[in-house]
Amino acid sequence: MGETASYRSTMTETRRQAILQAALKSFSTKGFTDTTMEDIRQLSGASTGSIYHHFENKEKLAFALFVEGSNDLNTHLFAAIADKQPREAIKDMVRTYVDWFEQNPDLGQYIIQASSTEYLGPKLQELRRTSETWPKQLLDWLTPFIEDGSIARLPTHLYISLILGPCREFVRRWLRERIPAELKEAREPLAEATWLMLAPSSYPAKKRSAISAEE
Amino acid sequence: MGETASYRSTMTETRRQAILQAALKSFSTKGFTDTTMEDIRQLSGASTGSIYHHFENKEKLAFALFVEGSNDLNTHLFAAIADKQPREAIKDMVRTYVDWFEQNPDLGQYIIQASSTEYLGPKLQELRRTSETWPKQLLDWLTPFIEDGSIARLPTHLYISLILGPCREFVRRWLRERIPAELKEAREPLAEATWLMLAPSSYPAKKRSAISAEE
Amino acid sequence: MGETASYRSTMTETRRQAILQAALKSFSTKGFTDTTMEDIRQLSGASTGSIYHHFENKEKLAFALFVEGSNDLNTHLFAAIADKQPREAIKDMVRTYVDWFEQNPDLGQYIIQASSTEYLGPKLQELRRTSETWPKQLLDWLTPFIEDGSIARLPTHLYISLILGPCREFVRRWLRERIPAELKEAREPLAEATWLMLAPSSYPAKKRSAISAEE
Amino acid sequence: MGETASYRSTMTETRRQAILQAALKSFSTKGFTDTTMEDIRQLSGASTGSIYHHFENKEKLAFALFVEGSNDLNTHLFAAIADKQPREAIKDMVRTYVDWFEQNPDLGQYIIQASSTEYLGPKLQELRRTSETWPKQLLDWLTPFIEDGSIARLPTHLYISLILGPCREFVRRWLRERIPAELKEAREPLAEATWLMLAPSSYPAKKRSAISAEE
DNA sequence: GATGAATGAGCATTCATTCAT
DNA sequence: CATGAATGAATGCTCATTCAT
Repeated sequence: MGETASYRSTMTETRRQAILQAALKSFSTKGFTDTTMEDIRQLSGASTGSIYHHFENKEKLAFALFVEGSNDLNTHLFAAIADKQPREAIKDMVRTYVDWFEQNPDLGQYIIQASSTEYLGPKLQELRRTSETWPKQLLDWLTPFIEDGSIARLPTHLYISLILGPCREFVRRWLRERIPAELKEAREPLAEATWLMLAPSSYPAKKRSAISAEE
Repeated sequence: MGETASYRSTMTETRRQAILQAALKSFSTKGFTDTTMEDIRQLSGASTGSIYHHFENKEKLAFALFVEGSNDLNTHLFAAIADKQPREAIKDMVRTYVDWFEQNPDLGQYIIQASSTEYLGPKLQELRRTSETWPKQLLDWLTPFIEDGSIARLPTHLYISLILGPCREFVRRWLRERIPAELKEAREPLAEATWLMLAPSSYPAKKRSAISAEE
Repeated sequence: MGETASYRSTMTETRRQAILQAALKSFSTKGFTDTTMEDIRQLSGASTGSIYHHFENKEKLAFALFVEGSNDLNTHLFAAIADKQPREAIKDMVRTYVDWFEQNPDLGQYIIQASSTEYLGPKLQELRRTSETWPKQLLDWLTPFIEDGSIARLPTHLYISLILGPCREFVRRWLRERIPAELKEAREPLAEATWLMLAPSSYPAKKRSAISAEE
Repeated sequence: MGETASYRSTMTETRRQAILQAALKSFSTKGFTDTTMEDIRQLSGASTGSIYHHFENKEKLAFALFVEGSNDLNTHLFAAIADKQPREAIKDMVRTYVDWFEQNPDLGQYIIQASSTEYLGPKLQELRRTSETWPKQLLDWLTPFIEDGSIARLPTHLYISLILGPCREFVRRWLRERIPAELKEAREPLAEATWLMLAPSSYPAKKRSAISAEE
């Protein structure tokens, strides 16, 4: 029980990482509520006391993971659109989204789950809201392009659903089996298809600003 | 045990329904694990024993709700595409999806949550798999149209993500605030946008290989 | 659920018997505390209400069985010693004991269990005490023979243990497997051996009245 | 988990012992099923969690007691017959049996109860079977003496009932009141009487077939 | 920093019993 | 007499968290 205590200095950071890894593994599989500190204790090899030494409580631990994860994802996504024209920006965002989940499947699964779950405990809830400033940031990025007609004009609250809906859904399904080939195969078509929904050229240019189509 | 469900006294059926309603309310809000039988007891007005008289255990109760919900949704979705040409079929499916959630917000929220959660307990997990024969059914419906070129040819496992991704994402977000106007406003553009991803005309007509193009 | 209601008059008695049988089966197998009214309901085919119509409560039901059983056994045992000389009386008592359990294995198992268990609930406890007037009766029967020297003089509270100990122990073990042959084979030697402990001739006749043997 | 049972802090061992003592007290009085963890909690002064920290569950706790108890008893009994001639061996076994119960009345009562109860839960049941290798060991000890005629030849499955039946029955009764004097008084006569059933001299010397005689 | 014993509120579930129909 | 829905106290057990060593 416990390591053989030699490489001290790194030890601490090691422990902390081991705990985070263990927590992530379990959270992504069983979800926050169904993960017990005992699960984490066993997976990490740390003692109960040690876990609480590094993290105030279970929620803070989940919090740390969520912050780390969504910040990293968001950073990647924004980097993908920076200084690009809409078409390539959107397509790169989708590609990046998919790639990020391919490289961080556990963290990704955890984040997706955490953001789907309605009840996260006050702290996490608040954080989700925080981390969702990014929808706003995305809209800010979109606006000029909508104005100048290089992105179709649609109901405001629809953009995020259109941009992220397909890849979120795809990734969610992919995470179940995690077969690399399926992801490679889908990446480009997914980027292409997503852009189609935003491309102004997809919509008849006339008066009908795409809002209330015939029907 | 002999639930021929016809000569069941009204009181009984009433109780049972009250319990189901209460469970739904709580499950959709707090999720399965964080809902206690005590929550359900108080919301339903039934006694502990009565709940267990009607439902073997908490999981079976959740199960019953999930079955009822997803079957109903699936039925509606398939009715929406029956005997229609692709364009209207897909658009109607999206409209129906949105409408169903508008009319069944709690049930909808519960179902979305339940199908996102990786850990559902063996029973629910199995059911989710069962209820997901419907992806296959949807593919069966799509196939002839893909063959005759009236729906774009894309990687197989992408269709569901494209068709359901945007509306799922939209609905998930909508359920947070449930502002009717936002839903009305988004319904048509959403249907239209979704179709764009599947319409053959969206893709360069060339060798009909919009699949793995550098575009 | 339930019978087809035709042969009414007997019906009632039938039900009652079915309940008793079911209770016996379960009590003898799982013991009083671990038998639930639900067990009895299922084994008997009666409804909950019906069981309570016939028996005030679980304890009364167990009570009824215990009374019936131990009275019957005691009656047989006393009939076996009536008007006989000690040697044949004791041996016949042992034979009768064994025979009775052969013919009433479930009831026998239940009684043995009930009388071994320290905690029976106040009612049953009291009953056990009642039914144990019979040790006293047995002693009354023994006394004259001890006086006239046809049964060895031993500490009073030892007689019952000597007479019933071997056959009780044997029967207890036999009930586990219930192999008829083993019982047939053991019957006579058991009777014989038991008598040896009581026969005055077994003990050196002198002053040492067997009470404090050398040692 | 790693119970090397040597470098265990005294406090801990104290707690553990307190729990075992409390459990024993209650099990021997009310039986396994009717003892609640709350009973044990109050008697031991431990918290709920502490009990479960030391014992996986109620059954394991009962198990631990049963193992400890029957092993100790068996050890004493075998020590009593080692290297002795039949007559003194058997008599010493009986004396030891009685003595052990005098010194361990609670543990003894619990063991007697546990081994009489037909339903013990799978684990205990299995253990009872294990701990009953000892009947076999006893028979192994007996065999040579039966062969050389220093113990009477009787049906095999009868020996244990004859040797243990009287003292078991006596002890069972004695445990109800626990009056020391009665035990002292009975000890020797009991040992003597038991030997009578096994002594070859008790049986007509004829063809050495005391087995199925009309006597 | 690490360990693991201890805590106790909280939870799902059981079960004898009641009672309206 | 029979039925089975309803009741609610009781119970075994879980689990996040604390704290002495």
